Amino acid sequence: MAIPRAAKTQRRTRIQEEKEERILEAALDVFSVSGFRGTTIDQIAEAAGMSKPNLLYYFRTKEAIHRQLIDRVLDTWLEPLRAFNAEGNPEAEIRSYIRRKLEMARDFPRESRLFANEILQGAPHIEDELKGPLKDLVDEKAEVIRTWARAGKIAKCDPYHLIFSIWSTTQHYADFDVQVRAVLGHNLSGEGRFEDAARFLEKLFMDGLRVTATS
Amino acid sequence: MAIPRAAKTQRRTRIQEEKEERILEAALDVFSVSGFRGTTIDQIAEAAGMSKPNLLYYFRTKEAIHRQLIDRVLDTWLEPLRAFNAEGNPEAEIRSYIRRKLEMARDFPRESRLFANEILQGAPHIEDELKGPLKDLVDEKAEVIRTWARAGKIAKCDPYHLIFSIWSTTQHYADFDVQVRAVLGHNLSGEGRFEDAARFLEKLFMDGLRVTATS
DNA sequence: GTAATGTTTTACCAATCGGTCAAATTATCG
DNA sequence: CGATAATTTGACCGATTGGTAAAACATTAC
Repeated sequence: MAIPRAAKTQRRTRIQEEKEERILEAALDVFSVSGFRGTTIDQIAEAAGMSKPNLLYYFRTKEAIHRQLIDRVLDTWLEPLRAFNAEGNPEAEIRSYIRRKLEMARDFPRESRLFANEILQGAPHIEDELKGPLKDLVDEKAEVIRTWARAGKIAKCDPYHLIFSIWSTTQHYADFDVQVRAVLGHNLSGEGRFEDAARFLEKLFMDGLRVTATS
Repeated sequence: MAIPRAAKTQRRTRIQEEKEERILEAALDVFSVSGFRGTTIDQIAEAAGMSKPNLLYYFRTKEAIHRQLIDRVLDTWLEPLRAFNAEGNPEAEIRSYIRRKLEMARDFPRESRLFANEILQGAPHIEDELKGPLKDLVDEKAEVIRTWARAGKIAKCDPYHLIFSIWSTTQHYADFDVQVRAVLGHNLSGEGRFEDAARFLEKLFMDGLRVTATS
């Protein structure tokens, strides 16, 4: 008799690792579009090319799949902010943060939408992570920004709202992609939208942060 | 026998108007959190304080409720952009647009989230509206902004990405409210978040659009 | 080989889904 | 008042939901 669901100490089989990856990949497709409640196990199973009971052999519940996805995304999602370096050049750090966040929106739109869906629905699965690790990290980096401002290296501004506005403007190109495409149309301007966005956002934030005579 | 579902020429009864409003109100609560697929008729019915068959007496299908909500939101949502006046003072117009969008995020967060949910899911119900009326309106206002820039009244910038960034930064405070609250904590800074955001965003965009010697 | 384990399938379950129906109830109008 | 139309309810439908049981099948270890 099989000890069900990979309960053994080691994840031995190659097949197990492979199938789990395929399930997560398929689940990301579906969850990122339909949200948790709107997604069915059958949809995921079909997208992963296996039967529902077979899928449930690897993940006991829908929640289990979702949680693992969310955990992964939360981790990689904050990497750019973690890389934010207090010792570096302020303008360069912020500019590179914007660029990296925009690249993530371009390269991992499903992950961005999964996260957006979760927040939109009131973050029922990750409230603790938001109030804990996320808040702590933002608090830390906000203090860095405030220090830079006090030292006169960048203009004075609310560091929290600065971070919020970088998050929102960059993630917009992943989460609201359909709308962006619809508005830009499929003419030339739509294709290079990430390059255009990068140019625009870097200018916007750099102008806003540059120390001016009036500030 | 009743001619079902308000098929008569006139919406006569007060009770009808009243119940329909109560249903839409309840539906907005649920749809804005769970999205279309994630919402059940029973949830809406319970939130509206009536039985499911009773609710279905006023709206034949779940789609019908959703569509009416979406239509309403789409209309009111674009009002601030429509109010954008080509003859007005550029800086004042943009500043007031930001303020009004932020006020809408504060006063109508459910409407914002309903819209966000729809876009996140690929805008299956409103693709045409996005490519038609929305695109036309944005095209028109983008041209206004471009004219201002050419006349040297504001700095040169991509008007589409300017609009996107105003949309995203303001709506962020409605759509990602849970995250914003979690990060700010429930200390003083969290309560005045809309005022703080207004200050920050106005400064950000105004600095970025002011004509400088270097541009 | 064979025995033990790991994987997949078939059949199934109770609960919930969107929605219908006809009868019961209530409001409206003359 | 009575009649007619509007509203509400409870019982119900077939399809889909998340998930299970057990047996069939495949793989590995010895």
